[in-house]
Amino acid sequence: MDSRVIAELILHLGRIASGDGLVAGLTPVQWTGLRYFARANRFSRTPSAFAAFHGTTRGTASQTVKGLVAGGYLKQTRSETDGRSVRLDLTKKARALLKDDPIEALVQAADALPSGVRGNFSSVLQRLLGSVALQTGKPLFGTCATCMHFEGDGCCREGMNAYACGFVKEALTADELEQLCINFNSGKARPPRVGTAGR
Amino acid sequence: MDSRVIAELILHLGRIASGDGLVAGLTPVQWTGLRYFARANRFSRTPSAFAAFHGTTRGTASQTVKGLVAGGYLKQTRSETDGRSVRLDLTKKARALLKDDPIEALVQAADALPSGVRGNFSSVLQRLLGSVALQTGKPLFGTCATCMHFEGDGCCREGMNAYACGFVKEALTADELEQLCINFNSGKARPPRVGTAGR
DNA sequence: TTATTTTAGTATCAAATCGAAATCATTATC
DNA sequence: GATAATGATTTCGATTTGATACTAAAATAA
Repeated sequence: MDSRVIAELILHLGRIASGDGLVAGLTPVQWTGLRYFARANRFSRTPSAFAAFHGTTRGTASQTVKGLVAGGYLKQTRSETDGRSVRLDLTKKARALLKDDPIEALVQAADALPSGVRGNFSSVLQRLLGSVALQTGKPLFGTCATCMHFEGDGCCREGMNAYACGFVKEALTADELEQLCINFNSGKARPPRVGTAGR
Repeated sequence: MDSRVIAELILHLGRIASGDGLVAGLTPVQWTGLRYFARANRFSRTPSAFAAFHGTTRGTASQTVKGLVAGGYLKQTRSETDGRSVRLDLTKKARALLKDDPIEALVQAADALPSGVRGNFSSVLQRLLGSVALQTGKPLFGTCATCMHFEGDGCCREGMNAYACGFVKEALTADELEQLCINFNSGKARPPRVGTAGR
């Protein structure tokens, strides 16, 4: 019975923290998009990947992206290897705006936690997300740290970078290890991954 | 920087777990309403209280309630002490439907946690919610357990029940101690409470 | 090769949602 | 008693959403 309270608390906290209506002229969905494109790696900054992440349709995701591009928050670049694919990058304007993110109240609340508690809490959240994604068949985004495709012992071999992804078969920079990826594989059984464009 | 990840995780988890679009014919907002009226005490089962809880306007909340009443999930009863106020109670149909709540995946994920971890996690969630509510000036709902208005030493005095609320000045049943209340007061400074109808 | 299927992205349209504002009845306050 | 505040509801317009259809490009099959 306590589990139900936890589930409702998470939903409620998310709703309260995301702020109602427009903030700085952006809707809650647009804010979610901005945060996503700020944290996603170059393989994952596409309309389709955002749709998968956000649990919506490509059509809806396309509308959200359109609004952000029109507002000058995202810049579109066509992929050179795939004529269909489009990569989206945050503009300076967007990075500046993210300083006034409406979820700042929640960020500060989390920051006020003792660091040990914070780490623990974060782990549990990740675990819950993994369980829910597995159970509902939705794609799970994650970082290299716990990904099965990650190849890197930290030492440079001849002609190779220290880190690489075995799925897209490309070298990775240190920054990218921390970014969200649509090709994330935790090793647990999941429905086959779709949407690999952009690599 | 980890705090931001936590904040985004909470939002994302809430979004993924709440299921997309209609589930059993109800929209996500209607599900939220159903859960609210299932957990709120008799002083808090009004359209206004739901609006305060959900962080929306009374007009919008009224629409949500209207839909749930039309669907046979809520029953309206006019207050006897306040001619303006309306109390809403779940029907049997609604209680049966709650068994198929779309957030069930998240509930089960939380249930799979070790009980110690679960308790800890729940406490941190409550704390975060308290911080965010305080910081954004939004009302915080809570239960008697940590409420300043709660009066009860567990032993019956003459002519009185074991438990009572010092704010609405009424006796409370054991069940009600676990229910959400709009008059909750944690003791921390907050903007003055509005909306006391229904008592 | 050619044909078929799949995928990425977008546009369109109808339904639904939401918030702002106005309205009405009831209660509280001066 | 007059005025203000509250609870609930309705209406209206702007926005969002998902379903559908469509184009173009890539992958796959024959």
